[in-house]
Amino acid sequence: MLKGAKLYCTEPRVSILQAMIKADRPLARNQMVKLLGKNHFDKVTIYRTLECFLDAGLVHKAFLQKRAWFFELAHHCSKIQCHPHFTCTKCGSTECLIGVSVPMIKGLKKGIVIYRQQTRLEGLCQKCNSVTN
Amino acid sequence: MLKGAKLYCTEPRVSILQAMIKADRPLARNQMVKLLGKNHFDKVTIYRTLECFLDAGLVHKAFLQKRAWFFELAHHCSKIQCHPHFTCTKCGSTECLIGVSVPMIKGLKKGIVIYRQQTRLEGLCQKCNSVTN
DNA sequence: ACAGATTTGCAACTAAGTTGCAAATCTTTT
DNA sequence: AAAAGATTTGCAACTTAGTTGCAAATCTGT
Repeated sequence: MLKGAKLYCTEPRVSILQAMIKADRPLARNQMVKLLGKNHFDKVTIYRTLECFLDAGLVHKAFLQKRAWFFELAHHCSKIQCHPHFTCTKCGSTECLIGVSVPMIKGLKKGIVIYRQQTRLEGLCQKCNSVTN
Repeated sequence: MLKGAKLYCTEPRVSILQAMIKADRPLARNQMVKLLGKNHFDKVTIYRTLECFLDAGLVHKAFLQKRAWFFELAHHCSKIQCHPHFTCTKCGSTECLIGVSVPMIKGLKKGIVIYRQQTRLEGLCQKCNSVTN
């Protein structure tokens, strides 16, 4: 993958990419650090790695939560629309809603060009909802 | 308005509310500071004021941009869905798309309860698009 | 105008992310 | 396999949004 994107194939990049593939959900830097365990890289390295993945199109910025960006592999995303993301307001977990279709918005003023549409949902996840009380 | 929400009616609160009414678009703290001009309040005061407006339902957190929250009056929002917001990637301006309907997402797994749906658009605004080159 | 409740502003702090730069690591070439 | 040149890493220091504790100031109802 790294070679395909013409990127230097270094230890941090390999490990970070593996972690993201394994997790298969949006991750913020501090979550990656946890997943990487003893493979400890400087935060600057992680940010720069993610940025070069971004430039290479391997990765997307999925959303911002508590002022931290969550990154995810770009493989489920079209150019104009990523899948929607659902966050549970109780437990804080976030799910990717893959396979749920979201119609593009229509009826905008003329002259505007849309590059990207993004949908976010908030509510209670299955788990938290069943424990509701 | 403040009295209606049973809030202490203080100078910062009145000024901030006025600024938001006048602007009638989502504002981040530093934009409010500009609008307030010589009416200078501590940033802590502004954040706390906005939070109490939030609790009172006068205001919404519209979106996060460059890691700063933008707040707007809640009067155009329904409980479950705020109007969509459009941000121009060139000039950075953001518009509220009021009157554009966004269907609620369907086809979710059972057991999930949705509290809120949010749509964000990115692209070129009328101005920037016509100058495109 | 007073007493009690609430809010304000300051200082100090947290956390995410960025920048500059020398040292370390990769890749390509020999 | 080793050297040369290009790229990446890690450290220290910084920026920015937002938060916390607390004493002083401001509001409200009486």
